[in-house]
Amino acid sequence: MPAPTPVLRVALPVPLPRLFDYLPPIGLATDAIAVGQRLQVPFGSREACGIVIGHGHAEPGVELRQALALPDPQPLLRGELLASLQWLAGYLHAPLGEVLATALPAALRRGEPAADTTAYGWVLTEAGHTALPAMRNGKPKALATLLASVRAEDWLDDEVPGWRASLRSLRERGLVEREKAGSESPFPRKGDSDPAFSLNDEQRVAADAVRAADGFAAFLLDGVTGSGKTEVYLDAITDCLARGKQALVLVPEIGLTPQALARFRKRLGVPVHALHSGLNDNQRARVWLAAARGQARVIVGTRSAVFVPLPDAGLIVVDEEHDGSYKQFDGIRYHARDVAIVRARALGVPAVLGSATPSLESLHNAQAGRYVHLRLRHRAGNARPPHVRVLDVRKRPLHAGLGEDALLAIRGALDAGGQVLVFRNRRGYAPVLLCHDCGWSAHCPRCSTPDKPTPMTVHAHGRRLQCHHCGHRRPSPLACPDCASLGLQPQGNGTERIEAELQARFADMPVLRIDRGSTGHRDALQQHFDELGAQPGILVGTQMLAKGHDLPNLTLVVVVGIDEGLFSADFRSSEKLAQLLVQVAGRAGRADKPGTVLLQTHHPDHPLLQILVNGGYHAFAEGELELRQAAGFPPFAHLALLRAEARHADPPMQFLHVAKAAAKDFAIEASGPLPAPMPRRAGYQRAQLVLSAAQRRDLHVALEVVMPALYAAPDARKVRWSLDVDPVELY
DNA sequence: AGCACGCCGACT
DNA sequence: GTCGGCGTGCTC
Repeated sequence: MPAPTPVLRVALPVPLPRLFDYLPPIGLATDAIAVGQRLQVPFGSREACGIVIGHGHAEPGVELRQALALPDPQPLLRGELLASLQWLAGYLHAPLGEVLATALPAALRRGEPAADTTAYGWVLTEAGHTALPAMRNGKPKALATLLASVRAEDWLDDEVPGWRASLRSLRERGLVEREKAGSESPFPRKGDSDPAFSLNDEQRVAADAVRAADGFAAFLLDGVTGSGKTEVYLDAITDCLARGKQALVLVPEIGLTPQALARFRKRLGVPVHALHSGLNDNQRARVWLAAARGQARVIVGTRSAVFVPLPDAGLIVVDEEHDGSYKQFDGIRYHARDVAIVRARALGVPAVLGSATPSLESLHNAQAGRYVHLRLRHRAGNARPPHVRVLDVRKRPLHAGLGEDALLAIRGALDAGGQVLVFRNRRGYAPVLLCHDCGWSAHCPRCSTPDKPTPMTVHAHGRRLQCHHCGHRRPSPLACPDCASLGLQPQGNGTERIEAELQARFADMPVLRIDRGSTGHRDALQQHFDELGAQPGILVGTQMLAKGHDLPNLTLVVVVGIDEGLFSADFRSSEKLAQLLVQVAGRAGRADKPGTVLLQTHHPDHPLLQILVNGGYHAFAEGELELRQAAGFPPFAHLALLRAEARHADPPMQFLHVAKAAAKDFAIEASGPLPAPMPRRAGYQRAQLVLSAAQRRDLHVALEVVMPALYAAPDARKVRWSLDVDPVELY
């Protein structure tokens, strides 16, 4: 009997639920290669970069191929992170290789070498100290003065624009030298640290609770807008750094502003590594690697930052934990807040989830005693809560969706020198283009079906039509395609039209529109705010305005067009709307100016509005949790959503019937398959099957059997399909 | 997911 | 006569 051939088990970034065995690269033994190392391998007719998951012996009957190269001397994924990712792959019922690929920064995923991340700083030499007093005033002297004590390059990048140019002359004269930071303690931001801030009583109680945590504990930091949750985070991070540990802070996509980073840097006095969509692949990889090497001590990032390695972990913070941007909607559909909790538990460190409007999941966890519930009930400083009023616009004339009362209030606020925010959750000029003579309206050719028309939104002041579901665009017709009438009228109001109306009415005031479409990205958004400054003016916009960016002079918030949100079918739509309204309202009157919030509606008696206005978010949440329990929805049930789509309607339905049949012997309920709420999108026919169980365990036991059956189903290749565990939306 | 192989329409 | 459409099959 020949000895069995030792092989490496490798996870590859392909949507296949299995590992692949390889012989080690030439000249290496399998046991010279560790679990978690990247491995370059031939795969079909191409090359791929995988992760070694284990060692084994060749299975009879499979042709083995030899791995090509081992890019790193050490494992890239190890310890807790590797274990958490393996757990996540099981939880999501997703292929391990895809989960690992999602966790790695793109450059490393592609197999590019792991770059050096040593931090360098600059400092005056002895000659520099001698020469400094005699130097001419100017940029080089200013820089030399700063370099009397060592300054990290990343600090200089942030604080001294163009420092490299000034440095050149100093360097040529031998006045400065480069210094390497020890890997254990990168340069502190000398002279920058600002620890002298004080917490109020509520903040102190919360901060002390987090400081007292020994090992894993989850905290729900439930604090009204303006109550100073960030102060509590900063206290916890400061304590974490003092213990020599790393801190990870997750923020929503929109929350990672240069201001927020500057605040963290100033207060913590150590380099803060940011991970956000504005970085290129190499920059992202460098931050990830710096974290893996223990060089990055504080990492602040958006969703995908939840996957940074934390060899010296001490704390994980999730700011605005209710925010929808933590859930990934394609590929590996993970929820960063939930992954953060899992990692904190595995790492044995505290997790702090903060929000003014906590998700019902987190409130439920707090009520069940799984999270420690920390409340901040008061706004910090003198700030008073806004005054909220419901404006009944039934039978009232509307101007681009704004009632006379709202317009009067806007005029009043502007005359008093304040700023006004008009919030409308719909961009574009108008939601629909309608023929006044025959009733024809414009629908998307790629998304609509006869029984489910999908209107195209009017943009560019009526000149263009656009589908918000698939992005399809075309010019507006000049005449009705059905009756040739010229009486085509935009119906309803989007932010564009409201902006136009306000510009016409308040011609003396700046009117700025903020939405996807007017505002390219984060920097453009900030420019808009800078442009306005503290002068009176009007901001019109969508969700993008709901958070971030202090507007201290904002005294009036007007919310229009919420009525469709009041009657949406999705089980989470009430929660989303309530959070949105409370977040938007929180923008008003932040300093010591009291703010006013006007909610304009045709349904002033709607229970959601009544309970929000009279009882606040927590009263709403309590009622909503009861409804969820009665209806058997999360957090009282556990859901998985199986979606399928194809060019024709039949294959997705057939495929989902296979799934339903495979699930029938388990303690779970399968509803559907049904055509998806948007049954045709971008030319694809879509259907879905909802799986639910009262116990999470039952759902996973079933999926353990259903998923292999689906991968094996002959129809699987005919449809594009995906499983979403803990879906955020069903419709 | 890629990528190759494999059989049917409009063009250098 | 070929370039190229996407169906289907495989990847240690």
